[in-house]
Amino acid sequence: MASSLKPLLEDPSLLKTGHNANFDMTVLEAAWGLRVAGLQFDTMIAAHLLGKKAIGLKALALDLLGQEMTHITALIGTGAKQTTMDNVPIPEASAYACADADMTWRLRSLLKDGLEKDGLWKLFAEEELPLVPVLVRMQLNGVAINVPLLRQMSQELHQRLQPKTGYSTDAASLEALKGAHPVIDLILEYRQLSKLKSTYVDALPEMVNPRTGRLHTSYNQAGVVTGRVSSSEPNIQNIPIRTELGRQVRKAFVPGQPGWLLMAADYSQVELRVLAHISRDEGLLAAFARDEDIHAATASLVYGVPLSEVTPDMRRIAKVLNFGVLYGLSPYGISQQTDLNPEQGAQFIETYFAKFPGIRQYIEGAKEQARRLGYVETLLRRRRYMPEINSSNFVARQAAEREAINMPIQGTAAEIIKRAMVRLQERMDAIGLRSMMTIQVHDELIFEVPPEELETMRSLILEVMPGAIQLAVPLKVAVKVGPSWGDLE
DNA sequence: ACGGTCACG
DNA sequence: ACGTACGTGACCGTT
Repeated sequence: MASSLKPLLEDPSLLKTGHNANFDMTVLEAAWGLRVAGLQFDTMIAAHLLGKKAIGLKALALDLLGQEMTHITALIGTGAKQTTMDNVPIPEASAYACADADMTWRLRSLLKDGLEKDGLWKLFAEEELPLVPVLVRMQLNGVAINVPLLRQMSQELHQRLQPKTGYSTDAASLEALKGAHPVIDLILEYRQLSKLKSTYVDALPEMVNPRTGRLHTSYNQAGVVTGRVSSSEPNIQNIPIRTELGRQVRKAFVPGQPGWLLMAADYSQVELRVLAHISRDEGLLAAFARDEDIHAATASLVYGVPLSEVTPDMRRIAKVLNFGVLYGLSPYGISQQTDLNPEQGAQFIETYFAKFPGIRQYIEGAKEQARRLGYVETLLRRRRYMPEINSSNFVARQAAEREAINMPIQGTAAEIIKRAMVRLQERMDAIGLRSMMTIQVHDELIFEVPPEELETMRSLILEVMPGAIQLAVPLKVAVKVGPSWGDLE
């Protein structure tokens, strides 16, 4: 069967339509070495771009075609006695599979019209679809981990986690121990250690594929409302880094072959640069044009002191304000992140807006657009619908306002790295490099690189990533190299 | 199945 | 007076 399908599926002139083609392409290549070419439409990605909430095939068929489809559980059962598709009699399996193909094809024309009507066709065809085979390739590449190192860490953590306090950490225990000040830190430490142990140190080695000896994540291109890609099983985008123990976990992510190295490329302050572009705020534009430390530059303006006189405390507050802006800042939010009270937070916000008037205008504009059109959009016109923006419930309304402020920024940053990924993989293929793109973490890409390709990859990255999308400020990219993800310079 | 918690950008 | 920063996914204990 595979051999008769192979020439058809691998022929790029025979155009393919799929529903979550990423999954089928990944399975076909992993199981049969079959590399699907000519992907022309994906109904799951299309439905997601159109803002559909339920984007499964069955849900879409019902929603858009009024067709009730047989659910897979009708064939394979549920719970403990669930079986697998290969045990289903051919006539049943055949009818089920044909229904999937039929509905996908019927949805295609409907969704295509929808994309064209909303001005999303270009984004779909030129940005999202070309990313599919890139993500498939990254999933198949996988990442190598140092299993013995994680096993050793697990044993050490097991020792450290032996009940040194003698108390459990559930809510009742905390209540009973309230006031016993010194124990609080121990509880927090316990929680941190057990979190890292269960979620990473113990879980990751269990997920290594025995056939490849590597860890294969899944990237979801149709899950995040802002347009980001997410990662699951394992989530490769939340590997620890912020504590020393976290960095230890990162050191277990290594190249898969002796002599190879990991190369990491990250966009520096990409969301604030996007904000500078969208808002055209003069202060922000100028700071990035001069390539200044953006938080220090912000502190200098907000506190009215020269850059040279900005103290670490001033910079820390400015950093909170800058991040706050990206999230739709509130006096309470500022107070939670600093030792300021909400009144002082409000004062700082006022000063901030006075110094960055373009940012206030952007925020007001985003809320206004959401109210007027019912959606906001990114640079490449991806939409997020905001039904709650006119809610009479002000908590819901304010939440929608913060989402309206954040989405164009986060979403545009996602578009930048997605385009960079497609162009990088194209160039790597054209040159015939052995280097592999393996991990994406929102503003960062990780590559596995043989020593003789280090300089080629470095220049390729520094050419493609900063030039992915032209903004009113430069895009800055930092490249690091090292023997593990936790040990890069 | 769900909320609390906590890991990341 | 309300309940509060944006976007995710995994684990755990409780239901």
